[in-house]
Amino acid sequence: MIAVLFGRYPLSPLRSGSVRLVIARCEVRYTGRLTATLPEALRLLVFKSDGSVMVHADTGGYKPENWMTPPTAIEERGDPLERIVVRKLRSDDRLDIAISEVLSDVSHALGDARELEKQGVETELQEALSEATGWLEPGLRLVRREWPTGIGPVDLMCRDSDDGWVAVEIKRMATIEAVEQLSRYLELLRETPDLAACRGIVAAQTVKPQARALAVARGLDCVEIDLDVIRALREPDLTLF
Amino acid sequence: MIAVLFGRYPLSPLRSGSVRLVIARCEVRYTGRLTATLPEALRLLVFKSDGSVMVHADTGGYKPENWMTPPTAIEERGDPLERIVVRKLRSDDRLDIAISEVLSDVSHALGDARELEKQGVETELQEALSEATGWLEPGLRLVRREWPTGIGPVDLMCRDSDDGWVAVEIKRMATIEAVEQLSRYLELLRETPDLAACRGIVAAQTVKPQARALAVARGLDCVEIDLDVIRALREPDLTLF
DNA sequence: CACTGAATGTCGTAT
DNA sequence: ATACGACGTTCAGTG
Repeated sequence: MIAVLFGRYPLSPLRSGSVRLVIARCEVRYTGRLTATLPEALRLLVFKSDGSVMVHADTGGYKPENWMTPPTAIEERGDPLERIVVRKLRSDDRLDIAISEVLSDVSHALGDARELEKQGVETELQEALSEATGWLEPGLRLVRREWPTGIGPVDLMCRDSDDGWVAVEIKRMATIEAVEQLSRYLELLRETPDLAACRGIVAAQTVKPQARALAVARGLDCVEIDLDVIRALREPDLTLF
Repeated sequence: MIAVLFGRYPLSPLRSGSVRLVIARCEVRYTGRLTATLPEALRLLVFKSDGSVMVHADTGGYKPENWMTPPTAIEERGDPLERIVVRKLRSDDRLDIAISEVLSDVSHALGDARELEKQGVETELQEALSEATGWLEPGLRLVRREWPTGIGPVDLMCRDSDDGWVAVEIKRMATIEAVEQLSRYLELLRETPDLAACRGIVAAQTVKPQARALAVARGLDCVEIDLDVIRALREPDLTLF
């Protein structure tokens, strides 16, 4: 492999732990899974040390107008900067940045950042419901969380007041996909004689209308759950009123 | 409404058409659909004039570690900067940025950027195919695009050379999910007597092997399409050779 | 405003 | 590598 050495920088222009911010008048073209062209304008270019490249306008929120995720190889040409080509390794994707004017070009060392900690809602929903299955249906009791099947675990496996089996799929928001997922599980579960009559319940904070329609067509029940109410059920010392 | 005026800036700190880039040692906390906390570290903060806020590390690619999409209200406190609170309007989402050190704080006017042009998205495939259904199968003719069903529209509804109905699902890349989607449509369509024998075709630029296998097992056809070839069909003055 | 489906989705994980 | 599910998905289009 021959090192790529155009312009001022070698293949990886950034030392570990830094970002490079370029304000430049440029035209950008992405070719790969599709072709996306940005006409010439002043834009913000962000180069991260992991090889990420982002092209941002001053609007458009969250999403870059164009970008490339790692791993990448970055070539630069010209001094002053005229052109940057970002290639995605092991792929034909590429980002061509034609630069006509550089207003600013600075790098900042950032160092290593410890990791982001997330406390999700979905897990909490499952934990809460597993201790309050009666809220889904009177008399429903938990047999096991994460009941294994050949194609993935059922969130909750329960038995109803008549001892009939009930599989529960939990989502924050239930879409058609949630109904499909539960349908697949049931299809498999019902091959087991004991579970031939297993019912299904989709439990979610919100159930999309089309998901509900499909669930009904498939003979599945839908239950909308209120996390606050369930939390209250779990903590009897906290009353709702 | 009382204007929010902490620190140096009023509610919307940026004039139209600019970005503000801050390199700062900070701790960030998002609360909303979940709670996500970033421990103190040097980070890049990007404020766009549309109200977007992004918190980036030097790694992690494409995605900000934390962010807020418009519409937002931004409060700043302290000089030097100590704290930034970003609130999402009409929502309880908020981003708290506690700043211990500012290494850089610059704004750049970017002006208005003309829009991004994309080629090769699914819509384009659908447009092209709708005028060249014969390419999918000899004699196939379009009856209607976006044929409505209770669970969403069928991309193309056609009739074949024997006047039999054919539902077509179009994807850029067909995965198992595309096959599932078409299966759902057919399940519903076939409840209508006239459509009881409706066939299905998955049309995509690329069809994943497992998607093809599932399609075959379900009695659906798969066709890989070449957008360039179809374009050529639509524009007879352009020949392929 | 709510709902739906596409996306260069991205990102992690299990197979 | 591929498939699959989750994501603070985001985003655009439509009723």
